[in-house]
Amino acid sequence: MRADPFFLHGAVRAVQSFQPDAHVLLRRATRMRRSRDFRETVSTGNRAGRPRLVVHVLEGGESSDLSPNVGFIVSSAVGGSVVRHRVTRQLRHIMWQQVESLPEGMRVVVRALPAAATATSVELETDVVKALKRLGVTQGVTANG
RNA sequence: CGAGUUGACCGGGCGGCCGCGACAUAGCAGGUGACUGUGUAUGUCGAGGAAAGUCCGGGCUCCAUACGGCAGGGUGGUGGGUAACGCCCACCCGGGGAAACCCGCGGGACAGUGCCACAGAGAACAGACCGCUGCCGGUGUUUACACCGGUGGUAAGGGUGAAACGGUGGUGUAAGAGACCACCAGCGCGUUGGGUGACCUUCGCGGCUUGGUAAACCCCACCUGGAGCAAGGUCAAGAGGUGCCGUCUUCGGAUUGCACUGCGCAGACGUUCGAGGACUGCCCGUCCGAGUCUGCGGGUAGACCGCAUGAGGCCAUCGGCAACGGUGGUCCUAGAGGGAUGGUCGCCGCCGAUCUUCGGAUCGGCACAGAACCCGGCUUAUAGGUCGGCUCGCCUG
Repeated sequence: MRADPFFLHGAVRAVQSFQPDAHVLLRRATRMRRSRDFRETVSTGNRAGRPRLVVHVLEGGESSDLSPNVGFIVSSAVGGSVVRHRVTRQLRHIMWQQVESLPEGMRVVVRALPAAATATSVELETDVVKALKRLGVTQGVTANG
């Protein structure tokens, strides 16, 4: 019924052994931190809006390395501290699944709108996937298919 | 049982699956090795009672060892607890309540200064509007009495106010008044007894009486150095600058290495005739001292330690009214770094609505809120729930 985890892990290990330095690009390095990156991506990049969030995308600039950069903007208009943290965590988990299909050097900023406070993770994932697909970045495949 | 009052506690539970962070073991990769790294596996752990506000108090770190005076700031019944506190406990005093109990920003208003709206005649060495009353004059033909005017007296009565300069009764008087007397209240002085103390209490004497506001200035007593984990420490890297050695050279320079420094430019002041800094401000005093300050432009901010064993939790026992303390046993329970704790499914719990064959079913909801060096408090937010103490009332025995 369910997929064999040992088989999957074995396959991943086989792949990673051939590309030993590719995994460094994920996780922490993928997080956008500098305010300059946010400013450039939001002001000069392409944009796709949904009722609950806006996705900004900027193709790899001159100073970018190979890893895609992902940042989040959740302002106090969304809600209190607890609500903002929950929305950020939901978006972070969603983007972790999308990062592998992003082009190299791509910079993505997801800005949450106030309607995101009451949305479920499925709704947020649908919004992110549709926005990325409309921007022509990914093929639009959710994690669960 | 009901009404009230008060204290303590919980703050959804159990189990899958996909993810995230930390640690341990194993694996894998690198290394002679110590060890380092990790898209790996397994296991364990992973937000709160307020994590919040950042309002107090400490630990810890650096500044000089934190010392004197003034200023500034804080606290304010008494005794105790504590590392300390503005916190806690017990008691005292005042106020509220039938009671349990609750509330108090609870030193000083004869050291001084200021302020007290509106109303009212008068509001701080009070005040004469109405009223009461003596004397003089006039009118009602006279006495008596009444009225009018003038000139005095009077704070007992009316009215205003949050507050009107003790209360009741008498003596006294033209009318009155602590003017005088008795009792009461309050104040001051002495005194008896109790208490560590705040204070309570007994008796006597005195002058007859003195407003509120100190969260206005102020006075008194006591406390108080500053900055904060982005503290602070170690390591790595480091554009550039200066000096030296070597090499090349078109003699302008370029470049390798080593050492020192730790960005560049401009201006001001200064090196024993002492700039500037440290002790928050000023003074005194002491110490450091060759750079410091200002403006403009730029660069970097990586890793590790600090960092979770602590004034720690729980249980028992002893001391204490209690806060709390002593002794013994036992437990180890988050550690991120633009910052891990998210999602989903099942069952149960609670609440609401609808349907009901009264068995239940369906749908929706479950508060306030997210650790960031760590503790002790306070304050504020909080759906719902559990357990106890005490007071009053009713019923039963």
